[in-house]
Amino acid sequence: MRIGELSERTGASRRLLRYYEEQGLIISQRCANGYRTYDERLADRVLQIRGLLDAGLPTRIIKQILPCLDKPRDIVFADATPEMLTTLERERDRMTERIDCLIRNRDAVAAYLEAVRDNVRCEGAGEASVRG
DNA sequence: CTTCTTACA
DNA sequence: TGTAAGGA
Repeated sequence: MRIGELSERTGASRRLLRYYEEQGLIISQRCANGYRTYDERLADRVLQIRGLLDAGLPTRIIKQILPCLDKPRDIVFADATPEMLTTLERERDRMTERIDCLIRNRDAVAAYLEAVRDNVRCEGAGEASVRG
Protein backbone atom coordinates (compact mmCIF):
# COMPACT_ATOMS: atom_id res chain seq x y z
CA MET A 1 0.00 0.00 0.00
CA ARG A 2 1.10 3.58 -0.45
CA ILE A 3 1.47 6.25 2.20
CA GLY A 4 -2.07 7.50 1.82
CA GLU A 5 -3.63 4.18 2.67
CA LEU A 6 -1.24 3.52 5.54
CA SER A 7 -2.12 6.93 6.86
CA GLU A 8 -5.83 6.19 6.79
CA ARG A 9 -5.37 2.79 8.36
CA THR A 10 -3.20 4.04 11.20
CA GLY A 11 -4.47 7.51 11.84
CA ALA A 12 -0.96 8.88 11.46
CA SER A 13 -0.58 11.70 8.97
CA ARG A 14 1.54 11.22 5.87
CA ARG A 15 3.91 13.79 7.24
CA LEU A 16 4.25 11.79 10.43
CA LEU A 17 4.78 8.53 8.59
CA ARG A 18 7.63 10.06 6.63
CA TYR A 19 9.01 11.37 9.89
CA TYR A 20 8.87 7.91 11.46
CA GLU A 21 10.81 6.60 8.52
CA GLU A 22 13.32 9.38 8.89
CA GLN A 23 13.77 8.34 12.51
CA GLY A 24 14.28 4.73 11.50
CA LEU A 25 11.07 3.55 13.11
CA ILE A 26 9.62 2.15 9.91
CA ILE A 27 10.94 1.13 6.52
CA SER A 28 9.46 1.37 3.06
CA GLN A 29 10.14 0.15 -0.42
CA ARG A 30 10.12 2.45 -3.39
CA CYS A 31 8.21 2.11 -6.62
CA ALA A 32 9.70 3.08 -9.95
CA ASN A 33 8.02 6.45 -9.63
CA GLY A 34 9.63 7.05 -6.28
CA TYR A 35 6.45 6.49 -4.29
CA ARG A 36 6.81 4.71 -0.97
CA THR A 37 5.30 1.24 -0.73
CA TYR A 38 4.50 -0.45 2.55
CA ASP A 39 3.99 -4.04 3.57
CA GLU A 40 0.55 -4.81 4.93
CA ARG A 41 2.09 -5.77 8.25
CA LEU A 42 3.46 -2.28 8.71
CA ALA A 43 0.06 -1.00 9.73
CA ASP A 44 0.25 -2.94 12.98
CA ARG A 45 3.77 -1.77 13.63
CA VAL A 46 2.76 1.84 13.19
CA LEU A 47 -0.08 1.28 15.62
CA GLN A 48 2.39 -0.17 18.13
CA ILE A 49 4.73 2.76 17.62
CA ARG A 50 1.91 5.17 18.26
CA GLY A 51 1.01 3.26 21.40
CA LEU A 52 4.55 3.41 22.69
CA LEU A 53 4.82 7.08 21.81
CA ASP A 54 1.52 7.70 23.55
CA ALA A 55 2.88 5.89 26.59
CA GLY A 56 5.60 8.48 26.70
CA LEU A 57 8.53 6.63 25.21
CA PRO A 58 10.90 8.72 23.12
CA THR A 59 11.42 7.63 19.52
CA ARG A 60 15.07 6.83 20.19
CA ILE A 61 14.09 4.20 22.76
CA ILE A 62 11.38 2.80 20.55
CA LYS A 63 13.92 2.41 17.81
CA GLN A 64 15.97 0.22 20.13
CA ILE A 65 13.21 -2.12 21.22
CA LEU A 66 11.47 -2.18 17.86
CA PRO A 67 13.37 -5.26 16.68
CA CYS A 68 11.89 -7.03 19.71
CA LEU A 69 8.43 -6.15 18.53
CA ASP A 70 9.07 -7.53 15.08
CA LYS A 71 9.19 -11.20 15.85
CA PRO A 72 6.40 -12.20 18.20
CA ARG A 73 8.55 -14.21 20.58
CA ASP A 74 11.77 -15.18 18.83
CA ILE A 75 15.18 -14.04 20.07
CA VAL A 76 16.13 -10.57 21.04
CA PHE A 77 18.11 -10.95 24.24
CA ALA A 78 21.30 -10.78 22.24
CA ASP A 79 21.17 -7.03 21.71
CA ALA A 80 19.71 -6.26 25.13
CA THR A 81 22.44 -4.00 26.44
CA PRO A 82 22.58 -3.10 30.15
CA GLU A 83 22.00 0.55 29.29
CA MET A 84 18.91 -0.30 27.33
CA LEU A 85 17.53 -2.43 30.12
CA THR A 86 18.10 0.35 32.62
CA THR A 87 16.34 2.79 30.35
CA LEU A 88 13.40 0.48 29.83
CA GLU A 89 13.03 -0.16 33.54
CA ARG A 90 12.88 3.56 34.11
CA GLU A 91 10.32 3.94 31.36
CA ARG A 92 8.25 1.12 32.81
CA ASP A 93 8.16 2.87 36.18
CA ARG A 94 7.22 6.08 34.46
CA MET A 95 4.32 4.31 32.78
CA THR A 96 3.18 2.92 36.12
CA GLU A 97 3.16 6.41 37.56
CA ARG A 98 1.14 7.68 34.66
CA ILE A 99 -1.33 4.86 35.03
CA ASP A 100 -1.84 5.70 38.70
CA CYS A 101 -2.30 9.33 37.78
CA LEU A 102 -4.80 8.47 35.07
CA ILE A 103 -6.75 6.27 37.43
CA ARG A 104 -7.04 9.10 39.95
CA ASN A 105 -8.15 11.56 37.30
CA ARG A 106 -10.60 9.10 35.80
CA ASP A 107 -12.14 8.50 39.20
CA ALA A 108 -12.35 12.23 39.79
CA VAL A 109 -14.14 12.73 36.50
CA ALA A 110 -16.42 9.78 37.16
CA ALA A 111 -17.29 11.20 40.57
CA TYR A 112 -18.06 14.57 39.04
CA LEU A 113 -20.28 12.95 36.44
CA GLU A 114 -22.18 11.04 39.07
CA ALA A 115 -22.65 14.14 41.16
CA VAL A 116 -24.04 15.98 38.16
CA ARG A 117 -26.43 13.15 37.37
CA ASP A 118 -27.67 13.01 40.94
CA ASN A 119 -28.14 16.76 40.97
CA VAL A 120 -30.15 16.72 37.73
CA ARG A 121 -32.30 13.87 39.04
CA CYS A 122 -33.21 15.81 42.21
CA GLU A 123 -33.79 19.27 40.73
CA GLY A 124 -35.75 18.05 37.73
CA ALA A 125 -35.01 18.37 34.03
CA GLY A 126 -37.21 21.46 33.60
CA GLU A 127 -34.65 23.78 35.16
CA ALA A 128 -31.78 22.77 32.97
CA SER A 129 -32.03 25.83 30.74
CA VAL A 130 -32.25 28.18 33.73
CA ARG A 131 -29.14 26.86 35.40
CA GLY A 132 -27.14 26.97 32.17
C1' DC B 1 -5.62 13.35 -7.88
C1' DT B 2 -1.49 11.25 -5.12
C1' DT B 3 3.14 11.46 -3.80
C1' DC B 4 8.06 13.48 -3.32
C1' DT B 5 11.57 16.62 -1.13
C1' DT B 6 12.97 20.69 1.11
C1' DA B 7 12.21 24.34 4.02
C1' DC B 8 9.77 27.59 6.95
C1' DA B 9 6.31 28.70 10.70
C1' DT C 1 3.36 18.87 12.81
C1' DG C 2 1.20 21.69 9.16
C1' DT C 3 1.83 23.78 4.92
C1' DA C 4 3.84 25.93 0.65
C1' DA C 5 6.52 25.33 -3.47
C1' DG C 6 7.77 22.97 -7.74
C1' DG C 7 7.86 18.48 -10.06
C1' DA C 8 6.63 13.85 -11.69
